[in-house]
Amino acid sequence: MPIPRPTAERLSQLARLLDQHSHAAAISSSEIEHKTGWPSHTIRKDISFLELDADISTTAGYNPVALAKAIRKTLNLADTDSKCCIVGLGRLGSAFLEYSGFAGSPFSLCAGFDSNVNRVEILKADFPLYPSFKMKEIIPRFGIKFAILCVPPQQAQATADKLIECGITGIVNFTPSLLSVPSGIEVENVSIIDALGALAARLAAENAHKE
Amino acid sequence: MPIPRPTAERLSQLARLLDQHSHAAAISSSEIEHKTGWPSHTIRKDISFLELDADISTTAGYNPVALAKAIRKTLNLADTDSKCCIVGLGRLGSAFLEYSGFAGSPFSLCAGFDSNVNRVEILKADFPLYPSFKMKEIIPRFGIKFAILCVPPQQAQATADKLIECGITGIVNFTPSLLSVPSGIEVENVSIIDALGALAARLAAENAHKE
DNA sequence: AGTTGTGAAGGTATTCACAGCG
DNA sequence: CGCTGTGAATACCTTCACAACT
Repeated sequence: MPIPRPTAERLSQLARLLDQHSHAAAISSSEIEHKTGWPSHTIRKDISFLELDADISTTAGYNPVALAKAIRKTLNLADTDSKCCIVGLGRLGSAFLEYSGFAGSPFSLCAGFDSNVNRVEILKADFPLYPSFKMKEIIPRFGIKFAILCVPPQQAQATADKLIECGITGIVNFTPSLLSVPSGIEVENVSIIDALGALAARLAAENAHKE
Repeated sequence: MPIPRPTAERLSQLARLLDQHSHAAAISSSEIEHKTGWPSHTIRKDISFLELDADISTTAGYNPVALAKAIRKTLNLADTDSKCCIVGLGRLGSAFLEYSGFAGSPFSLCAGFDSNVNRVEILKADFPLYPSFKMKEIIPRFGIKFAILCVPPQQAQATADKLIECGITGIVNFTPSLLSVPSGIEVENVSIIDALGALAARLAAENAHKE
C-alpha cells in the first residue's frame, strides 16, 4: 500500500519535530497536534502507514526516538545519507555554506559549484568547492542526487538542464524562475515569492470561508 | 464557492509564470502544461474558479497580462501591495536584502530588523533597517502583514510570538524550528531540510509505485 | 483544426467513530 | 479513562469527456 504524498511530507516534518523532543519519554498525538496544528487523528492515521516495530507506542504516547527512526526507515531517509550540492555561490548560495541545519539530518552537503572561479577560490567551506565545468565529473563520482539551485534567475533553466544530465534527480529551486524538467525528476520550489503567495492564498481562503 | 487551496497555490505560481510571458499575445493551457507539468485540464479547471472578465481567453489561449491581473484580483494579491519585513539579518537574512525577485511581484520589502544594532547600521538596503525593539512601532505604522523569519533557531518561537503581537498574520519560516501559532496566523516552512525531505519522499513514492 | 469551459465521474486524503489495549 | 489504531464515511481534489466557440 503506497503512502499518500501529504502523509509522507507530514511524517518527514514530524521526524524533525521528534528530534527536538528526544529528551521526553513519550509524546502523545494530541501534544503533536498542539505543536503542529495537524489534528491528532490525522497524525495517528499517518503513523498507521508505517509498520510499527512495537514498543513505539504506549498508553502514554509515542517513543520519540523510536518513532523518528521508524519514519526515516519507511521514507528511505535513514540509511542512504543522501548527498547534496549547492549550485551558485552568490549571497544566497554562500549563506548555506555555514548552515548548521544539516547536522543530524539524513542529508549532507558535499560540494559547491559556481561559474565564477574567483568565488570558488575565495570562499571557505567544510566541503570542496568547484568551478561549474567540473559538475559533469564530480556529481557522478560522488553519487550526488540532490542540488540546491541558487544561481541568478536567467541561468536557472540552463543550469537545471545541465544538472539533470549529470544525474541529479531532485532540485530545490531557490530562484524565482519556474523550471521545466522531464518526468522522474522532482523540483521543490522554495522561492520566497511562492511562499508569500501560498500564505496570502491561505489567508484569503480563510477570510472567504468566514462569509 | 470557495477556491480549493491547491488551486489557489497553483494560481499564485501561474501569475508569476504569466509575468515571464507578458510579451506573448496569448498562452494556451497546453503551453502552461509544458512549462509547469500540471495537466492542461487542471489548469483550465483552476482558471474556471475565477470570474473571468471576458477578453481574457480567445481561441488562441489566454491573454497573459489580463489573466495574471484576474488571478491577483481574486486572490487578493493585486491591489494590496502586501508589505513584508525581514527579521534576522545574519547570512541568510541579509542575502535577501539584494534579492531581485520582489520586483514585479505583489509583495514588497519595506523593513528589516535585527537585535544586533551593529548589523543594522552596517548593512545597506533600499529600505530602512531597524533594531528589533522598534518592531512594535514600525510594523503597525506601515501596515506590514508578512514577516520573513531568519533568526537563529533558538530565538524562532519567541520572535514569532512578538511578531504576531505586532500584527503580522503570515510568517515565512526559514529556521529549522517548527513554530506554534494561534489560528488565523499562517506559517510557511521553507527549511531546506523539509524541501529535501519532500523531494526524497516524492522520489521514493514514485519508485514504490513502479513495483 | 484547435481552443476554452464545465458538469459528472473517479480517485485520494481527511475526518469520524469506535474498538482495543494498558 | 486516556491513549492508540483503523475500517467506514465524508469531503475534497483531480481527471475525464464532451459541449460550445472561433
